Amino acid sequence: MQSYTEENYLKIIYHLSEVNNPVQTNAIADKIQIKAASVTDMLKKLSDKQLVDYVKYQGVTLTEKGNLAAINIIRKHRLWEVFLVEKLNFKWDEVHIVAEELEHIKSTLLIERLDEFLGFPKTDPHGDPIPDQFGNFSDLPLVKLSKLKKLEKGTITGVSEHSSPFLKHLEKLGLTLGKSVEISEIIDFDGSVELVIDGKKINISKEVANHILINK
Amino acid sequence: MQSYTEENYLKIIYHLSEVNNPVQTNAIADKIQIKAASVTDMLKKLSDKQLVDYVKYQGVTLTEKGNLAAINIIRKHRLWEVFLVEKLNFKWDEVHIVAEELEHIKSTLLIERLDEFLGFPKTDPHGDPIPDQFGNFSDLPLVKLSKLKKLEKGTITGVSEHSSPFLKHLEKLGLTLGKSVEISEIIDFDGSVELVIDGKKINISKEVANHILINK
DNA sequence: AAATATTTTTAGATTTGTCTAAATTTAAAA
DNA sequence: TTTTAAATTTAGACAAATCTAAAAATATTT
Repeated sequence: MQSYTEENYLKIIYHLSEVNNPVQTNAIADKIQIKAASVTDMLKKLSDKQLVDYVKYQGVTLTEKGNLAAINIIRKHRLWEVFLVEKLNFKWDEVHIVAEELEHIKSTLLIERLDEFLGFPKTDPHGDPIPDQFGNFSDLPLVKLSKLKKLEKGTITGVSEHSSPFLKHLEKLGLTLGKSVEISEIIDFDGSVELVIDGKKINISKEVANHILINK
Repeated sequence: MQSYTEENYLKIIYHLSEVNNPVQTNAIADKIQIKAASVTDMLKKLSDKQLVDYVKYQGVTLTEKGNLAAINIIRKHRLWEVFLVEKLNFKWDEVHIVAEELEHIKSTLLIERLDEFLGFPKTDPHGDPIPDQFGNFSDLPLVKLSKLKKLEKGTITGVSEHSSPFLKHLEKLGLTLGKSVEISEIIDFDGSVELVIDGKKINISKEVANHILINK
């Protein structure tokens, strides 16, 4: 069993390794606002517990065991987010901090019952996929457009923001359900995305890209 | 703000002081399976934070501030218990351990929304009263079943022992919350009680009668 | 009231997760 | 390729919450 802190490290490593693998010490330190020296200490500990493969000066990767542990925490986090939004009427921007705490509650029975109570949701309020109890993500994971990398393609299958100004904006740009898109450029400066749709190049802000769900 | 551990101490002191006031160091040590020396250390700390009044060798009492903090944790614990039983179909003897963790989740918004979601319940699944957000308990006159006299009637509205063996025993006997009972006989020899429930006569030990709370 | 037992506290150590400052390794620039 | 910069690790320290062993205070018994 892992401590609260260890669980947090595993989760962070999981997320960071989606962008960069292996994950660097400083990346972790930045993410959780901690000194790099402290991260090194913890990486050694996680390595001893066979939760990560750690090579000095090179970085870390999750082991199979560590990966499963991380996915389990993410599962809990996302289920709690659904609960907060669907049942307790939290707004999508209010749920994260609370779910950050709830994800560490240990009971397996609790989380399976919660899953059932919520009707086995496949995605959280932000469109991120919820893995099942064995750590499998459903075959058609919805990914935020903002999570795609350069030259990746996909189909618009949903939105995670339903306000009328937002939807009107999408319509004007031609970004409607079922349309195929390809990322042509990601602008570092402001995180905005240039994409090809219907043979034309358009540019959308990071904010907008954040609320468009893609089926890769 | 208090740490997870401090919150636990406050809660324990609150419960113990209902039986004995001030609360002795060893009583706390026994309750949370810790050495007395460690309790002493924590009492000093809580005293520094003005959460308890602590007199060396004499014991502790909660200050107004400490009392409020303790009641708040108890409120959270009991609301979560209601959630687990009513929404997630937990049995009343399964909820305690999980609620013990959930009670430390910090969001005020969360707990007020949960309260609302549950319909502002007045008691938890064991019949214990749930204080409101200002720390006020609604007053129900609860009497121990063992204090009733022959031919007196009442409704089971709570228990003062929450261990799973005890609760399972009650369930087996049909002694669940809301049931009406009438004392048909009190046996002098061992203090056991014969009572009528659902039209049948059953006999329970003094011990058991001591932990059943009745609303006359 | 003295002797004994119990309870509580003190003193010093340990573990977890963090820190700072200095040393080392790797990467980038001149 | 040497020098400089950036990233990472080591070494030693600290706070929180616990421990053990011994000392001190309080309670009980004879």
